[in-house]
Amino acid sequence: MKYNHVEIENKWRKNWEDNPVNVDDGTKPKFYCLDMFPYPSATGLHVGHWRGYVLSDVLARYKMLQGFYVLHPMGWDAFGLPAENYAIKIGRHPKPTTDENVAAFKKQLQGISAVYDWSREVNTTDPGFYKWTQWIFLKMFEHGLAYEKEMPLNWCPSCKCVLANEEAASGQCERCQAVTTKKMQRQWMLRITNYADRLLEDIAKLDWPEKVKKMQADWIGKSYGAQLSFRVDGTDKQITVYTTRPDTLYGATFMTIAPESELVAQVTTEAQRAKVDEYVLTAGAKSAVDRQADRDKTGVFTGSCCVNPANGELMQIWVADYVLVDYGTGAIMGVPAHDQRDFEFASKFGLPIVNVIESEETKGKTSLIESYLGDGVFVNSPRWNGLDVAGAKEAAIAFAEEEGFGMRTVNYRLRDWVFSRQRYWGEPIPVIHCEHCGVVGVPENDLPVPLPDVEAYEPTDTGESPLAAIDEWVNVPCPKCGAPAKRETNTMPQWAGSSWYFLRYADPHNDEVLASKEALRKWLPVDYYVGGVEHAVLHLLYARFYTKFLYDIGAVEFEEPFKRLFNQGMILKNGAKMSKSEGNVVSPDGLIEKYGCDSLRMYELFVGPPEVDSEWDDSGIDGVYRFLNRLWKLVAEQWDKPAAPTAESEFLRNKMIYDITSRLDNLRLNTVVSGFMEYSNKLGELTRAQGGVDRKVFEDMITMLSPFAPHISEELWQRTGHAGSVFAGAWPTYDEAKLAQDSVEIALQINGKVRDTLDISVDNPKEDVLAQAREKLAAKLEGVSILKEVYVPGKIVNFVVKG
RNA sequence: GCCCGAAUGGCGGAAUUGGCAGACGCAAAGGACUUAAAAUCCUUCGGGGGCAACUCCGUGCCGGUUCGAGUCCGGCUUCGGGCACCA
Repeated sequence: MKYNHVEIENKWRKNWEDNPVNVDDGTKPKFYCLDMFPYPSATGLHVGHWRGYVLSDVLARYKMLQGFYVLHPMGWDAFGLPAENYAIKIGRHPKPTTDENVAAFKKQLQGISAVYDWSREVNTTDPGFYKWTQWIFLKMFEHGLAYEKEMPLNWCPSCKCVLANEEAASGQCERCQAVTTKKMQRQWMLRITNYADRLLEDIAKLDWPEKVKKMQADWIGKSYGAQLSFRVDGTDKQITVYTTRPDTLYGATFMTIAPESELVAQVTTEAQRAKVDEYVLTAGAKSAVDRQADRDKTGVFTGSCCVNPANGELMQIWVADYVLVDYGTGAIMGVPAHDQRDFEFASKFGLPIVNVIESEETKGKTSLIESYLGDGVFVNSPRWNGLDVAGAKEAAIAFAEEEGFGMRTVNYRLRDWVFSRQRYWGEPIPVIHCEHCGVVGVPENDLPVPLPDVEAYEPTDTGESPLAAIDEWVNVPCPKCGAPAKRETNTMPQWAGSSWYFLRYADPHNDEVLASKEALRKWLPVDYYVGGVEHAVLHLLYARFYTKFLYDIGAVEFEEPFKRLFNQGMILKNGAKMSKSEGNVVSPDGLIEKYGCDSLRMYELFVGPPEVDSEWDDSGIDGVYRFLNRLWKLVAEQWDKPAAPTAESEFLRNKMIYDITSRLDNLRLNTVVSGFMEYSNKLGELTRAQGGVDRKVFEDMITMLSPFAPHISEELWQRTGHAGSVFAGAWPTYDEAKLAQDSVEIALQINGKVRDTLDISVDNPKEDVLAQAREKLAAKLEGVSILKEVYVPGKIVNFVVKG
C-alpha cells in the first residue's frame, strides 16, 4: 500500500479521459475560468508557466465542487514576431515550426492534468480563426476606426520592422533591445482614442487589481485643461496650444513648437530658415533614446513672434524637441516661472521669466532658481490677481471663451494604435487597393484572406512586407469595379488574435459568426482571468477596446470582457525571470516524473503568495511530496478504525473546513497548502490519541484536497469505498456553532510582556479569569501594585503594574 | 523626477479586524532503524546571558499613539515595479 504517484496519476488521467468530471447537465450555473493563452515557444514550458495554470485549475475544480459547470479552455497565440524570428533563425518556415511548438506545448501542458476542454482549443494561425480576426478588422474599417496614415514610426533596424509605440516604449525594440529610429511609412491605424473615455470610465466597473487599473488609467492619461490660440504677430495666422495651466497665461513669455510640426514651416522667417531647417533635421535624426537621455534643452528661434492675448506682449516662437508633436497640438506656451522644463529652456536662451503666483515659499525672492509648481496667490495677472490656482483657472477659461481665443478641453496620452506590420507571419489585412475605387474591403464572403505559403518570408530592408513580392497573391481584381487591383501586403500585429480569442472559446467551430449570440450569452463575460502582470496595459486594453467595438456593432452584449483579473507573480531562478538566454529554466517534466503532478501542483502554490514573485528552489518540493506520502499512510492505517464523532473531531473538522475555505476564497493558496499539512498533522495526533476518528473528517479533507492534488484524492476517495469521482461530490460546509471551543489557552501579560499562559473555559466570567490569572502570576506580582487589569475574552490578560 | 508596492530566522514564508512573532515547509545538526546507504521516524533549530528556574533583546531605521504595535500614525533608508520632456 505504498503511494505510487506514477501508477495513480496514469490511472486517473486515463479515467478522466473516459469519464469526464466537468459535465454540463444543463442545470448548473456557468463559470468561465480563463488563462492567458501562451505563445508556443520552442523553449517549452517551465515551472514559471505552471504557476498561473495551476492556480486557474485549482479555481476551476473548486468551482466544479461548488456546483458550477466550468469553461476552462486553452489555445495558442501562435502568430507574431517571436515565432517568425525563431523560424528565420533556424532556417525553416514558421508554419511547420509553429505547429511543432504547439504540439510540444500541448503535450507538456497535459502534464498539469488541468480540466481543459480540448474540444474548444483555438489557434490564432488557423484560417478558421483568423477569418474572424480579419472580419473584425473589416468591421472597424467600415466604421471608420481603421485608417491609413503616412507617419514617422518606430523602426527597428534589427528586426527590420515598424513597431507600435508600445513595443518601442523606451526607444528600444521590445524584442531585440536594438535602439529604434524613425521612418516615414504608410501604416494602418486603429482609432482606439475614440474609446479613450469609455475605456477610462469603465475601469471603475472592474474587479481587477488596483495596480492594473491604475496603470490603465495612467496609460490613457486623461488631463483637463484648455486650448488657447495665439495670433502670430503681423499675420492672421493662429497657433493653438493645449495647456493644463491656463491660469498662468500672464506668465507665458514664449511659444515652443515641436520640430515635426507643420507650423514650423509656416512661421519660420527667411532670415532664420537655414538655422531652423538644420535643427529640425538634427532633431529628427535623434533616436527616442537620445531625446530622452539627453535632457539638455535645445531649440532655435523661428524669427516670428506671437501675441499674448492677456497682456498684448510679444512672445518669441521657438522650435524645440522637448515638445512632442503627437501630444496636444504639438505646440506649447512657455511659462518658465511655473513649469520646470520651460524654466530650463528660458534660462538657457535668455527668455523672460515672469512670476505670476506668489506663495510663502516664493515671496520676496527676486530671482528664481527653479519653477514654482504649487498653489498660491496670483500676481501680475490683472484679470485674476488675488485668486488661487483653481479660481484663476476658471477665470482664465472664462476670459478665453469670452474673447473667443480659447476653450475648456480635455486631452489624452493614449495614441491611436499602429496596427500594421511589414512581416510575413501574421493575419493579412483584408483590404484591396484599387486605382479607381481607392481602398476597398475584401467582401465578407471572401474571408479568410489566406496567408500564402511562400519560400521567402524574411523581412525586407525596404520596409515592405514579404507578401509584396508574391505577384499571384497580390494581384486581384477590385471587388467593386473589377479592374486590376492589389492586395494590402501588411499583416496584423500579434495583438490582433489575442484581442478577441476569449470570445471564440464559447463557440470555436462556428463558421457563420465569430461566436453565436446564444453561446456568448451562455459563457461570457469571463468570470476569472489569470495571467502575468506584463499584460496589465497592452493586451488587456486592446481586448477591452475590441469588446467595446463589438458591443457597438451588436456582435456581443457586454462591454467588459473580464470581470475579474488575477496576476500571478513570476517564478524566479537565481533572482531572474526564467529564460533560455539566462540559462535558468527549470522544466516541470523531470519533477513530474520524480514527485508526480500532484506534488508539483501543490509546490507551485506553496512556494509563496500567488501574486508575489517567488524564487524557485527544487528542494522545497520534497516537503509537499512527504506530506502526500504521510497523508496516504495515515488514511491507509486509520480508515479501518472508524469512530463516532467526538467534540474534538467535530471541532477539528469544522475548523479545517472554515480555514481552508476562507483561505481559498481569498486566494491565499500558499496558506491553503500549509493548512492541509497542519490539519493532517493534527488529524494524525487526534487519531492516535482516540484510537480512531470519525471517517467524515477524512472524507472532507480528501474532497477539499482534490482541486489541489486531484489524482491522489481520487485514488483515496476510491480506496475509502466511494463509488464515482470525488469531483461528483460537493465542497464541504462547516457549522458555525462548532467552531467555538469549550476551553482556550490565553496569554497572561505583565506590562504587555507574556509571562505565562492559562487554560480557561470560554464562558468563565471576567472576575474569575482575572482571579485565576492573579493566582498564577502571584510570584511575579508580589511587591508591585496593579494599576490596571485588561481582559480580552479568549485572547489575553494584561496587568499594568508599577513598582 | 512622479506614482505604486515591499522589507519578518540560514532560506521560502505565517500571523484574517492591534492581542502568545516565527505557523507550515526547506536547509542544517544530533539520535533511532539498517551490514551500509536511501527512505522513514524522533529531537534541536532568532540572538545574548545563566548550571538552572529564568531573563534581556528582537519583524529595515528614528519617533509617536496604545494596557499592548510586524500590524495604526509621522519622518527616513533600501530594494522592486510602472510612467517618464505628456505642457
